[in-house]
Amino acid sequence: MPLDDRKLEVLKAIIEDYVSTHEPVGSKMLSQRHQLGVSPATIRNDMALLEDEGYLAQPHTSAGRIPTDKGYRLFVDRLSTVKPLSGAERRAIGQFLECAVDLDDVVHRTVRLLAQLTRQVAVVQYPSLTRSSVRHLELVPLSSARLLVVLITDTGRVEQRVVEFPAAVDESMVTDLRGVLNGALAGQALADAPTELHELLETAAPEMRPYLTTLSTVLLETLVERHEEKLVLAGTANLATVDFPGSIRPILEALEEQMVLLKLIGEVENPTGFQVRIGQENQLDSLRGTSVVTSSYGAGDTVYAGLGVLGPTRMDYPSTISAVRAVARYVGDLLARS
Amino acid sequence: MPLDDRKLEVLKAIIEDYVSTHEPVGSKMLSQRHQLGVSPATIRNDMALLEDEGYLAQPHTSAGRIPTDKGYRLFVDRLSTVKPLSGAERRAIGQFLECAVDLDDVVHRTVRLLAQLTRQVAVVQYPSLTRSSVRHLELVPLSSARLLVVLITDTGRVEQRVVEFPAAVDESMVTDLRGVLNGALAGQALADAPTELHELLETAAPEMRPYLTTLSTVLLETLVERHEEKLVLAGTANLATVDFPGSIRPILEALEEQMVLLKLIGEVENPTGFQVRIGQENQLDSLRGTSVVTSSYGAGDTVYAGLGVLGPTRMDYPSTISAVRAVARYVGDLLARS
DNA sequence: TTTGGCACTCGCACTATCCGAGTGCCAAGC
DNA sequence: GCTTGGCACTCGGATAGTGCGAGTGCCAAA
Repeated sequence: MPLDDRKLEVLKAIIEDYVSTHEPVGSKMLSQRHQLGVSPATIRNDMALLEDEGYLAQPHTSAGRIPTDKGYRLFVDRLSTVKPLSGAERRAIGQFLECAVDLDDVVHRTVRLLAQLTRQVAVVQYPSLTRSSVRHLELVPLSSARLLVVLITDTGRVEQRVVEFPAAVDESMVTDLRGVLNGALAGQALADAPTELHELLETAAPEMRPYLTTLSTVLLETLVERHEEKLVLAGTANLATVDFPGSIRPILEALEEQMVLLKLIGEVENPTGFQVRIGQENQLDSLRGTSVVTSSYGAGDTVYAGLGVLGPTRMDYPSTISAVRAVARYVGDLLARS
Repeated sequence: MPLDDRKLEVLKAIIEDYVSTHEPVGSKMLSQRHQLGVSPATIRNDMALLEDEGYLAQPHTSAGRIPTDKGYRLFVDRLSTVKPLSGAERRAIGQFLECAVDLDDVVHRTVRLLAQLTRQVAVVQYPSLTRSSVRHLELVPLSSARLLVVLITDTGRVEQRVVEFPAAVDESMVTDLRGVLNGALAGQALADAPTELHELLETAAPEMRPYLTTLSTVLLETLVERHEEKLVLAGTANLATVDFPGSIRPILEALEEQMVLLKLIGEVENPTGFQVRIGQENQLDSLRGTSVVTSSYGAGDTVYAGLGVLGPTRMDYPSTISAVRAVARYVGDLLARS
């Protein structure tokens, strides 16, 4: 049975009230605060029906209704209107991000900004290595048999690792290695690095082979696979707002797991570029009571990585979504320019 | 009036009981659980006196006593005996830290380890730049007028910044700049960098001057001053153990402030290398209900940086202190070897 | 100085009670 | 057939009263 317009209005009103008051909302309150044009009794009937359909729930008999995850989902998909940021907010975002001096700075500023705007926990992922390309690869001799490998990507990420060789490497060899490695990798996507390195190994001069083997192993294993993703967190204090369902411990624990966060942020396969996961929709048990709003960011068609916020299911979705999207757009543009 | 031995015993017993039960401890309980050789009545007299002296407090009449900050202070300074880690724990520390592959890894593993061992919030500071020395300075051309400056320290820290010049810089100039900069800085303490750079500026060939000026400004301002210190946090979920005094929000907020953490960790001026700050002894209001155990770490006489944990004032000081010290020693040794 | 005895205090847990917001249902009205 | 006012009912939360017991302070005797 399809819901008619008024019932949807009622659901919307209930969600808006509940989000702002954090208390179950009853029919009387509702008819007072919204111009629905019908009496409380009518609203009650609608509410009963919405409850039957699973959009609302009652904490206990004789209490008002609260939205269910399904209710929020409907709201987000069909009822909420985008709430554009105020001019002041837009300007604040711009100003705050403009003065970042390097990638670290950009990422840290972004995450703090997002936490502040949404008053929730914010996560920002560094531009993904797999989706970046190599700008330059530098070899710095640390001692006779040790090299520091520094990888610089087009998004400004700089990753480094120490490589130890069984024997000393002389200076001209280092220069040669630097040359061929950059020749093979510079400008290439990191995702193609394995193929490129493999080819390089086959075509390289024999005396370079052993070194190249070691180097490419390190490059592939550690830079690409292990350290691949990096992210930062901010606003955990916002979890401590008392009205959180249950203990915040499991949530804090989940947030300390790099992998969990990556999964959370990484799964933006939505063509619209942003995604909302509400309550039960989250895979992880400890996050079943929270909602996550994520977006990818990038320049043009290239996706650099993801960012998002996490909060109680009864968050202000319109504002949160527009904040997340606005920040994602800004930071994407910013990084594209550098 | 000096406290006699038995009164100190009583104080010690109270603290130990309170730390393990988290409940006010009364005279009867105390005489049952400890062999103090005197009756509850005697203990009561001692307790009354300890309260007069400010070492104990009563949450309310007819409740047991709990230690005050002053009581903990006395306990830490004079009553607690070092509780050495178990062999298993030592081995676990070693194994866990051994397999770190680079500085980032060491620091992250350390902070997680510390949080796990103490079940509290752990903070580890990266080896301080000001106390490190330059191993190598690399200049990587990004485009004709932009250079990436990469600074590598003896402790393995790698910091990078992009420098933009008003005009193109040709390759030989880059090589020259690299040469003179490394000549001046390599092996020098970063603390001496300002002087060295100043000298370099005066003696350098005139055509290099403008570039060197820009470069040294960037080096000094951003690498040394702004990004100077870096730290990581773990175990915030341990704050969510219900029995925390008041809300954990202000604590989480404080922990998000880089500066606060640096102050917390940086002030290890104690000759013994570790420091305990109990409750009110903390400068910051929001941390008045917590205790902080910090230690510096380093190799030999060189202090790299600090690390520590933060928890409720009623923490297990002996265990915490020995964990912090053990981890500090391990990580210092580990970094010295690399 | 220590100890047992004793009266006293007070927080906490438990129960009983009341209040009111909110519901569901029903019969009358548009 | 939907809407509405009326009405009885429900139940959680707040308030108040009560009893219990751990713990204290004081005192007089050992």
